[in-house]
Parts: sequence; structure tokens; C-alpha cells
Amino acid sequence: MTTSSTPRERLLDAAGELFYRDGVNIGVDALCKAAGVSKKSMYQLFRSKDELIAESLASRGAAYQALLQPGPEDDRPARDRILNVFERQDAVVAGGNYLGCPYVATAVELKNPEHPGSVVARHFKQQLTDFFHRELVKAGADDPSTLAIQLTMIFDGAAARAVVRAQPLGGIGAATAAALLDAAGVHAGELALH
Amino acid sequence: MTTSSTPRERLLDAAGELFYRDGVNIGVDALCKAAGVSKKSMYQLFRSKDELIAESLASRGAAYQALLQPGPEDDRPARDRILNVFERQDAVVAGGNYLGCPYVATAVELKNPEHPGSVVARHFKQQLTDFFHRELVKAGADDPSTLAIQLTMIFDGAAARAVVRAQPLGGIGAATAAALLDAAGVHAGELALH
DNA sequence: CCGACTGTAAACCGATCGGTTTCCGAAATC
DNA sequence: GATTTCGGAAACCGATCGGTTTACAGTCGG
Repeated sequence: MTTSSTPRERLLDAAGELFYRDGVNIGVDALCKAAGVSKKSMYQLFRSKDELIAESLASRGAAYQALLQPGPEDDRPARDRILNVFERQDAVVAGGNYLGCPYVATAVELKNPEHPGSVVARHFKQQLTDFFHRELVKAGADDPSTLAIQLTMIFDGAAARAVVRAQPLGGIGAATAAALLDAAGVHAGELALH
Repeated sequence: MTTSSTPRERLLDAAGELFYRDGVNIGVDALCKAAGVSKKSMYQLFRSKDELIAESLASRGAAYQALLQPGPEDDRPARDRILNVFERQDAVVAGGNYLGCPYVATAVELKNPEHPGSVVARHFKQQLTDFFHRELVKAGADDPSTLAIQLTMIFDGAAARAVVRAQPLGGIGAATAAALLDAAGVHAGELALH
């Protein structure tokens, strides 16, 4: 099915997709079959299934970030850049087959916060919070640290809602984020106060 | 281990605990062993493991509700009753061994929104939103429907954060809910405008 | 042409999966 | 006291689990 170049890439691709679609309990056999890689190769490329879980999560970090966060070429105001994350999330959910934020879903399934996959999830969730924080600082927010955490919570809350309801979000995430930003004084049309 | 009266109750208790602690992929053998019930009995009390998942979730609904939502004997203002949910969540997380909202976690693990367990999860998540909605109507909020959904999202976002970070929440949920309520005009010390 | 290396296919390991079945002791019914 | 019902213990089913091993095909540099 997957036909990238190296066995390692094929494995990481298949793992990223199947661990998300079927959960981390999917078998190594099915995984290797989907990747077109023998189990022997898998186990000399990765120490264990647990390590593959973590590495596949990490390998998707950049793509997932690019999917949700506006790049530096987007020169809209910080507030718009923040709200854009929720609009993108909305679009991903509306695109169908949404099964939650891969990082949160994996952490929830693994149960063990010390599992290498949980560590990676924690790291990449922090990156979203960091993005919010940078933008909030640009916007001159009073308490960017708290606000960044709150925005991340709204993001994950929206993701949870999408999973539980199995329906599009209808802009509720962006609306909630906007309300919170308004309450914090990060208003529309407001430029950073340099 | 569990020593309630009937095999059915023992099964539902053990299932509620083990499905939460270890995930829905825990084996039926381990489940029955923990409940002190034979598999034969289990399979004549429940059609399948999937049905047991759903029924165990549903059987814990009332207790979970009582754990998080203030009862009718609590005559504080609606705003306080709403914020109290987040304070209780905070306490549950701080109590340790928190693995997320059982309904969201189960829905995330099941992947399939038509699974009987997912249907139950959807139903009980709606009950929390309904609680918020009732209180918001009492408080005279302008748009109780939207606000109730937003509060539920904050709740689930806080739960996700607790799982991913594996740390206490430190009041961030209640603070976010309070900010949102303030922004919506549901202020502290404000009584319902009858 | 040879050996070293890479990678797949597949057998194999003990354990466990969801689910069914058999057996048998304890208790309740008549 | 005989019988029926309940329910636990455990064997059993084919399938799959994570992980290891053997065997073999292709592809290099020498």
C-alpha cells in the first residue's frame, strides 16, 4: 500500500496512520503488512513497538504543525493567526474521519505518562501552547502564559467534542477562543503595541 | 477482589474500573477474574464485551454525575454551581490516577461513534452540557446553549491537559470557565433576574 | 565470482484475545 | 430426598498478540 523509499519511512508512515485510525493496540503484524516491511526489519529499525509509537508520533510532528498553525509568511495580526488554528481544526474535523488530536488520543490510550509515546505527545502539545504564547506576546496580552494554556485547552476541548459527537464543530472552537481573547483584551483589529 | 452482591454488579464495577484504568482493550478473562465471575456467567448477563463496555459506562453515570455536579441542595448562585464542577474536576485530578474523562477516553479508544459505548458516552457528555445549560438559564445568560457547549469544551480540554501533562490542573479550568462566564455577562454575585 | 549486507517471507514462541462449552458443587425448589 | 437452577473453574476454539528466528532473494563492493 504505502510505497515511500526506505522501510523506515514506510513504517513510520503506516504507523502514524494506523495507530491513529485503529489505536495503539493494533498488531505489529498488521502494521508491517501495511508498510510492506518484514517484522525482522521493523525490530532492527526500532527497539520495540512502544518505540515505534513514539517515533511515528514524533515524525508526524512537523506535518501536523504545518497543518494547524499558520506559517511565518502569514502576516495577519496575532489574533487572527491564533484564531486560524481553530479554523483549521474545524476544517480537519469537517473533512471527516476525525478521531481526535493524535497526541491526546495516544496519551489517553497509553494510560502511562512515562511511556515514550506519552512523552512525545506532551512535547508536541507544548509546541501548540508555545505557538499561542508567541502570538499572545506579539499581541501584547497581559498574561500570555495563562492565556496560551487556556487556548490549548479550548483546542483539546473542541477535539474531544468532535470525537464524542462525531459531528463538525461549526466554528464553536474559534468562537470560544475569540471570546476568551476578547475578555483578555486581545481585540480584533488591534495591533501589537510596540 | 470486588465483593458486591450479584455477579452483574460485580462485573459492572470491575468493568467500570478496569476499562478506565487499562483501556477497553483489556481482556475479558482479566475482567471476569477481577470481578470473581466466570466467563460463562458474563456472557449470559451481557451479549458481548462491547455491550458490557456500554453498560458499565452507563451504570457509572449517576455516580460520576454526583461526583462532579453540585446537587440541588447546594443553593449557591448558578455561577458558583457551574464553577464548582471545575473545582471538583480539579480535585479529582489532584487525587491522582486521573486518566481523563471516562466517556471521552472510551469514545477516543473505541474510534467507532456507532459503538454502543460511544453512544453512551455521547449521552452522558450531553448531560453535563445540560447541567450547564440549566444553570445558565437560571443565571439569565444571553446564549445559554452556546455557553453550555463552551463550558463542556473547557471541561474536556482541562481533562485532556491533565492526561497529557500528568499533573494537577491548578485551577486553570475554573479560571477559564470564569473568564468565559464573565465575558458572557454571568458575573460573580449576580443573581438571576427574575 | 565471492562474501557481506539488506530486506522480505514465513515459521515459530508462549501468551492472550473474544467467545463457547463442559463439568461439577452449592443452593434453592418441589 | 430428588430435582432443578445458578454460577464458578477450566478446557477449548481459532485468531492474534509482541517478539525472535530461520531461510532465501537481491544487490552491492571487492
